[in-house]
Amino acid sequence: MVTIKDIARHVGVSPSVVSRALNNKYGVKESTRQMIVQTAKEMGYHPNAAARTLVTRRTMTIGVIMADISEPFYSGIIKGLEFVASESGYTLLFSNSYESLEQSRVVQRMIDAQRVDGMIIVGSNVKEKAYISSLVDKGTPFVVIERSYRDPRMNCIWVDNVMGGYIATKHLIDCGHTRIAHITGTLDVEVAADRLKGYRKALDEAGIAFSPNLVVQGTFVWQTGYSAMKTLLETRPLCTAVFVANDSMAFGALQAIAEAGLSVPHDISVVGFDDLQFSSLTNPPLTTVRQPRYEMGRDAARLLVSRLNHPEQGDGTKICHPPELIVRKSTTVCRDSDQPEAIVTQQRQ
Amino acid sequence: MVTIKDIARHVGVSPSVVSRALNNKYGVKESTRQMIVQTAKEMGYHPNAAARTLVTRRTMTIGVIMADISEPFYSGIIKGLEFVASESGYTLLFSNSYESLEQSRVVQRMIDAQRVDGMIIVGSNVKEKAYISSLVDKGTPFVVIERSYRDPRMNCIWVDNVMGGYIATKHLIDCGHTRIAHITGTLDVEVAADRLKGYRKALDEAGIAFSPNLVVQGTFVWQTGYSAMKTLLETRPLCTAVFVANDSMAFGALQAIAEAGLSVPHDISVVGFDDLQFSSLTNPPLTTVRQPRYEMGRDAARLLVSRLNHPEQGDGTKICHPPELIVRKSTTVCRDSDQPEAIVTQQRQ
DNA sequence: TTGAAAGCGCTACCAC
DNA sequence: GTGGTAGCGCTTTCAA
Repeated sequence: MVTIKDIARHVGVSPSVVSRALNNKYGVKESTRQMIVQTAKEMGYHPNAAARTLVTRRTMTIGVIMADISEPFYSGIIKGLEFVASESGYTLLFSNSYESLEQSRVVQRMIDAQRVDGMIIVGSNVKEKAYISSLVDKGTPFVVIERSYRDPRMNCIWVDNVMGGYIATKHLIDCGHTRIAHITGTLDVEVAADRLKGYRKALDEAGIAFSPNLVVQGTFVWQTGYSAMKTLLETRPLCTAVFVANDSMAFGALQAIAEAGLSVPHDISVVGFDDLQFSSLTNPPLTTVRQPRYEMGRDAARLLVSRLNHPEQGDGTKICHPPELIVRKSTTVCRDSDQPEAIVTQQRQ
Repeated sequence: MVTIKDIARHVGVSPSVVSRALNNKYGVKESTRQMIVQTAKEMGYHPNAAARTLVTRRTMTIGVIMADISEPFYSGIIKGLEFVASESGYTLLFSNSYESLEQSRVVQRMIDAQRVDGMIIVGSNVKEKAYISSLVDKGTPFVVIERSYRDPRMNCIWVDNVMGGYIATKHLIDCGHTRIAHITGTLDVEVAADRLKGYRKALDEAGIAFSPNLVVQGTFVWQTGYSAMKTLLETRPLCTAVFVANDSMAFGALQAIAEAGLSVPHDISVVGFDDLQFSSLTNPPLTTVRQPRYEMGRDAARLLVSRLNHPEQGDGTKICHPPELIVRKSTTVCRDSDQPEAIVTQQRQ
């Protein structure tokens, strides 16, 4: 292994000069710098990360925790994070949290062992709020994506979920629907609660009465979307449209509707939330609310990097991104919003 | 930050004793060990990873490169890797390769800077074979998943793709199909070539003539499955079944068939390959060939860890896993394998 | 069983 | 501009 000493000896200078030359610091004659850089290259020198970290106290690594890195939902966020990381010389250290317990263990180790300079936390559970608070207390620099904590010491980046729920529902209302159901996510998660709020807001504005039996709770996973839709299909009067709190559940809803022999969008319109890669491939392609995930990832990384490079700037940055409605083929105008008998017609087969 | 020295001072021993005590090495009186462990805990001591790495020359980190970590295909592999890593005290450092160029840069940095003890490479492109060879030359311990290199210095774990292609095709033949098309992957990738081999082998065995116009090349992505299927739908005589080299393309094929007004499986049976999470959710649920991905990830990590802990055991381990046919609803018996006129009927609408 | 000291590779300080 | 040197926190001889 080639070290800084080897180069120093080879060039005939001291190790300190080599260090400065290689790190582009002031105080090295241009000619010697070139000599050193050249020799380093020839000898195949590569700085040892551990040694450097030990003295600089910086790892140039950012820890990233999310529930499950292979969730397609995170794909865009990851790409945004990577873009900034590679741009600014940071390495990303990913860690799945799955259940909060695991999360604390793995992440804690990274922080405690000083393997990361800061953290990016994506969509934590409510339960982990205490954990996040402990990060604040320790002084670990971090950014939370998908949560909007009021705490002025936390940096948060999220999408306006109330607005998202609102535009999804508004779209259905604009299509003439009035019996609009909603399959929610886990309601003790802020995201789900906010989307429900948006749903209600749109209903209120349109003067449509909120009916509790048109709202069924799911847990953000396919299976619950499927079963929630089954429940809704048994509810009378039958809804003509449904806003589902995320695309995974919407896929399940689509399946349930198909199995009931009904057609989307003609019998029931469906709007999802997230715009997963697969959402344009369903049958029919899903109308949904897109979150600017790439941008969120990118901003989160930028915010953290900037915070890392300028600790004096402090924390408390809050960035709220607007969601965007993506209209595809799973929604259409309500054929018969005011003709009760039509409901019977819908149950063909 | 609490260091080993702080503990030493606190307990009244030397740093070396503390180190040995904390690392469970011989030569420390049990009572002092307990004292030390206890104090370390109380003081909130956590070993500094960089310092330790600097002297031990081990990072306890495994680098993992794959084309795109957010590809659902890798999900199972990642979980297998994680299981073993957490079991054996290793941290996983993920890195997307996307295009081979990026791969070399990021990974190279990890190795050069000695940030990882070894590497796990998932499904590299053919182009990167030279790169992998360079790893061998450098003496970097590594395991390749999804490739079966003959090189006796390489550890490889893969699934028997020839068999996979074979059982997929055989299943269709057993259903009575004889006009079986095949949408391939990128053919200069071993995986794709092998699946094609398996397809031909099954055909040969059944005495079905291979017809080149029933084979269309794709590149493993949705879009190419869609367009390849479009091509096949224009081919006469029309196929009654198609084996698609991976599920993503199969999703595209399903879409193309639906758009043509044909039904799966009644008009055309479809078999995929991979068994993605979404494959059971398509309409109809996709019959496919499953790879034991969790097991492959698990074995890869075990192999590498064992190699890291026992360098003397050497390299060259080859593990080939068998694939498994998962029969769902996208395949069925061929209604009319020998009635040409049926083909016309199929083109309703 | 314990302690002193060297040293991993690097940066940073201070003197020249 | 350059070099000597201390030291980051830890493990690991080697001697006591």
